[in-house]
Amino acid sequence: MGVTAKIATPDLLKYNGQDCLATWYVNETHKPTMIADQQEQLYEELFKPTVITLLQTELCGMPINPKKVQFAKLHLVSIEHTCLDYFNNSKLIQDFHFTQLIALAEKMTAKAKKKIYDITDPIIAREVFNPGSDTQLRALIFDYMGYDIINLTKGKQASTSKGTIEKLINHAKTPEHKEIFEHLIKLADVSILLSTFIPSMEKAQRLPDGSYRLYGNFNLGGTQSLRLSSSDPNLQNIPSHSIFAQIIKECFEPIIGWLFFGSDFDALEDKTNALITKDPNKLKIYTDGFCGHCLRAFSYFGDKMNGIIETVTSINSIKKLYPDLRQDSKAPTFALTYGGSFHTLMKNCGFTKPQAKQIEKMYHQLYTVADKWVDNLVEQAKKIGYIPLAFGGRIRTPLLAKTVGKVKVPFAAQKEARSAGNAATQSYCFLTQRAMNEFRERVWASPYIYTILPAATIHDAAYYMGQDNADLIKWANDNLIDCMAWQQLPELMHPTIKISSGLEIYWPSWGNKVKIPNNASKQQIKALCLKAEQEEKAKQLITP
DNA sequence: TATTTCACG
DNA sequence: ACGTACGTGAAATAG
Repeated sequence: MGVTAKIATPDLLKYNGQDCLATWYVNETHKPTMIADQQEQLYEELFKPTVITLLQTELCGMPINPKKVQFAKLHLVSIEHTCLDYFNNSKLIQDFHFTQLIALAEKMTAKAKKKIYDITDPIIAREVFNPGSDTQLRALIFDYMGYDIINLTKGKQASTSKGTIEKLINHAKTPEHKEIFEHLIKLADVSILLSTFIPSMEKAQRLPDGSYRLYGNFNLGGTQSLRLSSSDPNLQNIPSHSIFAQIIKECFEPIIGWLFFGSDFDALEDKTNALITKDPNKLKIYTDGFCGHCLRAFSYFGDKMNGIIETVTSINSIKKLYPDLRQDSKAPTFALTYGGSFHTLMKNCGFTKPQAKQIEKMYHQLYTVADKWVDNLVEQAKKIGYIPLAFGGRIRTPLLAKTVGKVKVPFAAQKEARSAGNAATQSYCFLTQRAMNEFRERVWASPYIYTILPAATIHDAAYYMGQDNADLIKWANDNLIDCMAWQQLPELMHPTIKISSGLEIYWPSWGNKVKIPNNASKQQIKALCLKAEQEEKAKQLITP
């Protein structure tokens, strides 16, 4: 058992008139390791200030309107009821359920010593069809309805995920089957919201002024990649682009007299990856103005594109001329970025073997320099036992270290290499924490010390509450964007490629963005807000 | 407790 | 011969 020791004087923070203690502890037995691993600077200069920023963020919380939460809940519950009613009234489902009951009775009879169970037995009769049970869905879809298995789970069972059912819809044998699939998908959409997000939002706390906050935790140092995580509740996986994202985001509203705003980096991981690998085909997206998706779509599917040549204008015209091919390039790019192979493209993106092989080949042909950079990283890791991350962080690679000098790299070590290679890029998310620290110091030295408060951070984004005042927003815009533009890490320096971000005011809720340009004047900001206000009024006239 | 699903980046 | 996409957290179900 290690001795837990305080290694730094706790900082006393004033928050809402209360003294709050920010402390950090390190297990004494781990301290020599930290120093030997050269993690002290990261710890002292970044982790400690981040603890303070995160404490303030956790104390601030996210502004939420409980009436909107109940509105969303009612809407989702009504959809849930529609689906459950459909299943209750579906002869096919009830016939299936009857077969399940008989099977259960037989199973229980076989297990019992003497007793013979039948479906009227209370233990069996109380069972209902549960579309939330993947076991039941598996029996329904693949055994009873007779569909072919198209996806397997990690445990090699037939997958019943939403994505799988979406694929099956296209092969529905009867209109009734199609209806069942549609209701299963709809139910899957609302079930996560009703089981996880709505209950957590209902835990928002009422403050003395009558406004509400949702308080969660931001966890530092618990990930492989220097990213933060968030828990109890997780504030980093609030629906953002999924089907009911809008109605959930509308629950997050600024309180009276305040604004809710934030800033996210422009393509942070893409850009930092281009800079650290120095791959010309990644860099030229930013130096020459190529659209990355168009460029890759041309690489993969150029033979299907008439009249496209390798100029910026021509390549970028793919977005309009071949939108489907451009869309089709996205999923395989993700898979290949994370170290997937043509097998992955066949299994997860639905390509045929020749198609998948072609895309794999063209991807690696396009990004040879980035591939070499990763290879070199892995070779180094075999010797030194770690892969370096942003800000001097490290991810250990014990399995790779064991393979030094060996010709063959075991599968588990390859997996470790993929994870570590990915962490090298993901770790630049810590630029967000660095920026929030610097911004906090500027705020605390400004007249806005009590009127600009950090509310959340989601990997490449920082969110704040600030009093509703054009001077304040102009100050926040100028300073936050400046803090987020910091690019002093040697591997990120570049004459023309600059890390950038943009301020957004979420008004009247998180469900709507009012984009504020960098360096906007007070008049510009006021005009943009007025325009948003008028658009909102017009919207309310249409849908009262 | 292990597995599956699904939300985010 | 193996097995074939990275990192997180939460809830429900099965056994």
